[in-house]
Amino acid sequence: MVQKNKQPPSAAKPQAAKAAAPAEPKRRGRPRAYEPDVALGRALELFRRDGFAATSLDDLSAATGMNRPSLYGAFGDKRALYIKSYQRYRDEARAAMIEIFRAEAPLRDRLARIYAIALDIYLSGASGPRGCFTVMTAASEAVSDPDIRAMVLEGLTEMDKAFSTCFRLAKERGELPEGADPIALAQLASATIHTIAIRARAHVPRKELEAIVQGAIDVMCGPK
Amino acid sequence: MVQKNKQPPSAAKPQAAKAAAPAEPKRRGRPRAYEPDVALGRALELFRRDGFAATSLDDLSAATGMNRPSLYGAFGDKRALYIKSYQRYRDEARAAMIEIFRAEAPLRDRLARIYAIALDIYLSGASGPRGCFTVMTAASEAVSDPDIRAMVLEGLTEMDKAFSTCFRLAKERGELPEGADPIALAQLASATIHTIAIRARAHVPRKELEAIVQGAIDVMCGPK
DNA sequence: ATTTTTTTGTACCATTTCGCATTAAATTCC
DNA sequence: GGAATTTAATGCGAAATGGTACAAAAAAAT
Repeated sequence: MVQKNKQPPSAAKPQAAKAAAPAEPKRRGRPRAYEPDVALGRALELFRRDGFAATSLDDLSAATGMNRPSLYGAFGDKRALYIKSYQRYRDEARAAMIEIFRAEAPLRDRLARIYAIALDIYLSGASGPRGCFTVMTAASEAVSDPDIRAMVLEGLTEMDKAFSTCFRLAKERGELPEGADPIALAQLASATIHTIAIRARAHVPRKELEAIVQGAIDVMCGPK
Repeated sequence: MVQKNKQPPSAAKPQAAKAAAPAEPKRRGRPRAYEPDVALGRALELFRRDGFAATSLDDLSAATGMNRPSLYGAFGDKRALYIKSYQRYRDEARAAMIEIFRAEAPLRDRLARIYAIALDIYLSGASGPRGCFTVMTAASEAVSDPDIRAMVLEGLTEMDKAFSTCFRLAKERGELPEGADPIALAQLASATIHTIAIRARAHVPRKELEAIVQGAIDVMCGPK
């Protein structure tokens, strides 16, 4: 029961922790046989593919290389692990997009790049396209679980807001006509994200998804 | 173990069957204690709320008033029942919308009515909003189950097509500018359906969803 | 070397889950 | 009324599931 494929020791230090936690402060007992961050990544993969209910602790145990008690000790029960996975997913997604949202570039370019990244996220995955965690599994749990619901809502409005400032800026720069409504446009932009997430899950090929994105951009930005 | 709340005998004859199956042809053995159609409706409700994996046969048995062997005999195993439920959902959704898609009315009106119905479908439900079966649970199963995937794909393209002819007609009638692309617009219209399905599931109140719909209509149809 | 501390790994428990075998009931046909 | 037929109801059983107790293991501290 050991974590296979542990990352090469030098690479990808999970720069999450408190910035300056230099080396290990010499922990006391038996050393961990797993890297919490890679384990969480594996759990995320599973939850994302199969959803909460269809992912068993045995599956998680096998995927993370941790046995159940360790899993439990490190992350809490199944629901806690699910929530942590979702948090991780959102952090990663945000990290992948935030720079482009901030970048100084023409509206069309920025949108195109955002959607390209979204497609990368949704379509990759060893066992078929993975879709979007928020759309595919979290939204399902959201009906009955208030905590997850809050996270989903937060994620949705975060995306709306990012798009909204994007359009507002473009309008100020004269890239959009006077009558354009940044908020309505932002919600359409989010809707486009959602629709490609769903379609990706149904194995719609990337080419078609790109066509949808292009069409949406054209409508939102007006004629070239 | 009897089906409670059986529909009032006169009402709601499930006009599904082969058109002219008049009265019962006097079946031979012990009569059924359940109405297959209402049972399927109950199963649909459950699957829709909890998804495939989180819905147990015991839940289904309790909700339908059929015990497990009867359930099994009538619909086959859990997966078969799920698929039949999904089929039923799509039939109902199609039935609710098809007339409006066909109706002769200004584009804006037709869109508004379509979305109003969609909101009704997504927001109703005793235990919270129910969302869309396709988006919330079928799309999840679609990754790994080819049959369900085929149904999801069919549902998606069906909706795209309906919207597409809608926009094409409107364009021919001069309700849309020359440059309008009916297909791109249709995909945005579908995307709007998808986004409200997701947001409904996260308990976004109807007012907000209506605002999103209105904004989308305005962008798609151009300035009034 | 011994103790202390932390983690691992095995094994277990109670519950749930799916599916089916079997018996009892209700109805039609003869 | 009795045979045949169809369904209901009970309940079994094997497997899976979420969670945990407990002893062995591996490291630092003394």
